[in-house]
Amino acid sequence: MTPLQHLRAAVEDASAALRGDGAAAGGAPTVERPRRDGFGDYSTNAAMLLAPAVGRPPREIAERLGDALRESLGGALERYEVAGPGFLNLFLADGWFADALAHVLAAGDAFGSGGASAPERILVEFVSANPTGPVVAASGRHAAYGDALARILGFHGHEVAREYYLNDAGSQVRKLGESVRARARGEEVPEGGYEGDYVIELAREIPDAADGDPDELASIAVGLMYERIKATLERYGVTYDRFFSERSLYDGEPSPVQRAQAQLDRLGHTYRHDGALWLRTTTFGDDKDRVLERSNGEPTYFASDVAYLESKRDRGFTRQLNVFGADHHGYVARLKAAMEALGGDPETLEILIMRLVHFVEGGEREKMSKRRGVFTTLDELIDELGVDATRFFMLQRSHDTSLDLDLDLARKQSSENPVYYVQYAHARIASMLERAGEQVVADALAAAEAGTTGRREPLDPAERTLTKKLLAFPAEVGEAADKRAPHRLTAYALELAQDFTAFYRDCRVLGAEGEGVEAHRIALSVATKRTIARALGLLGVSAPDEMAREHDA
RNA sequence: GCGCCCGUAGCUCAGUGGAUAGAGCGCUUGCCUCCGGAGCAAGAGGUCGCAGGUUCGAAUCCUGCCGGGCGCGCCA
Repeated sequence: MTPLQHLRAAVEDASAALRGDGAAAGGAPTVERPRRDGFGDYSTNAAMLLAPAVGRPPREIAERLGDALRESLGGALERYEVAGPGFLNLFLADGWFADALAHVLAAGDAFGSGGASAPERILVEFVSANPTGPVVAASGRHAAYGDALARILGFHGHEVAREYYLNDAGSQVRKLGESVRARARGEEVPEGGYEGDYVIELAREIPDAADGDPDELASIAVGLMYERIKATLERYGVTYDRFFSERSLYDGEPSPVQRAQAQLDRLGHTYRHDGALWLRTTTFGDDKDRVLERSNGEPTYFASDVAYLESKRDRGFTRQLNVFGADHHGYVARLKAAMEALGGDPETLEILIMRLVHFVEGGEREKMSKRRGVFTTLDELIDELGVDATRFFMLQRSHDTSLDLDLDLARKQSSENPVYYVQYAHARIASMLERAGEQVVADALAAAEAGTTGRREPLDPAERTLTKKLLAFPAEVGEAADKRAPHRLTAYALELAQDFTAFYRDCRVLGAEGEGVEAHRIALSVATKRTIARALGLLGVSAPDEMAREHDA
């Protein structure tokens, strides 16, 4: 149990005792850091929730809760105050902070992990851009988001697999083949074809492309693009358990697509109309029914989407997360309907819509676009900003709000740039620990973990603030996981770095006066270093032990 | 027209029931004998789109309106 969980349990126990049985719960009380330091280290609204059931004024109840906590927490509770409409503000003793730090140190690398109350088998599908061109810069947001989300969910205690759905079938792929052949012949690409320069490169790379069969060329070109996409993403720190081939859904007899359709037939959710095969998605809340197979016998993309959905269920995933672009939000209703039609629970299919990325430079906003082959690739963006800055900036905002990426700021190698600010704090700690020496650090850690530093000096406010920020980490991970919100950890990393910087400013660490003070502060610094590294790691951002000392440009 | 998302400081955005609403950037003013100045501090700056409602308490929940984005093919 973490220190905060212990505190919460004490509040809940006191609450339950006051309420007696029978009375309604009125919701779980909060135990949170109040906005202002004057309101205590932690604050609870338990008394206000209890008031209706107990039938006494909230402030009176708060007093009684405070008394009860003084009993149960003993010396850990320095004092309490009743404030405002009935808040109970808890001021904790230095000993509580020392114990809390010991807990963080004892947890080691596992600190903050495993908080999932109901572990699930989750498949995260993300990026899944068509293999008809390079990964564009804007896809860097999808990649960073899906990857960070997968890391966070895994750390939180879920079993996570990650997939890229490779659209290697269908008319877009054929168009790529036709475009390659046209370029090989020195011609313009056909109407609606791909105009990017990479098509010319493909034409050069593929032998005898000028005389090739478009389908065959398409297949080869898609293979080459797939390699490039994979390489770009790997460079970005993004790997997959599987690139799931759409074409494979048509392999075999019966194929997965046929099997899914057969199941839908059997359940009575399909019908023929105007020669096409329809899925009655309106039964499950969609606006209109959707075609699975066109009247010409060709399957729609929806047909393979449904089969893919079913494949994920077959493979035992209890939850599917799909990261889609904003232009795909119209598919949410039909996919959820398909899920339900197949006999699944639509609640277990979550479609996370990523809003657009705009790149801002010199105050000008430019939406990168793939049209007419004029685009900036993710590779070019990484060349420009580096992996760390690119990922950090892409992860600063909630997925459902559009993102303005300030290229000028992201390029800066100074503390104005948040990613450097966080990394700098980490490097600074590393440098300090290096100076302290291995043995001193090891001794300090052992003493802090065992509670034997012998420190009697009162804690500095900055030490309390920093410790509380560390203690908040497990809950932050939980929020980031449950709300599919990696950006919370981006903010957390920045806040933690800020609190460390304030601590470093106010509290001398090495050579600090007073018995056990240096040891305690070294231990606190180590815990901070580990937590910064962990938070950044969950975002896919590196935590270097040293930053280049000189900066030019 | 219908559906989904968004509207919070000059800009970009956190914050989805708690107290006097936050951060980064930008702006203003300061700080280098000192564990990394690639740093630090202070300050100015907000009717939380508008109007009702629920609640002891609303940026947060409900309803309506206004503004913006996206989507509404037997396209991919």
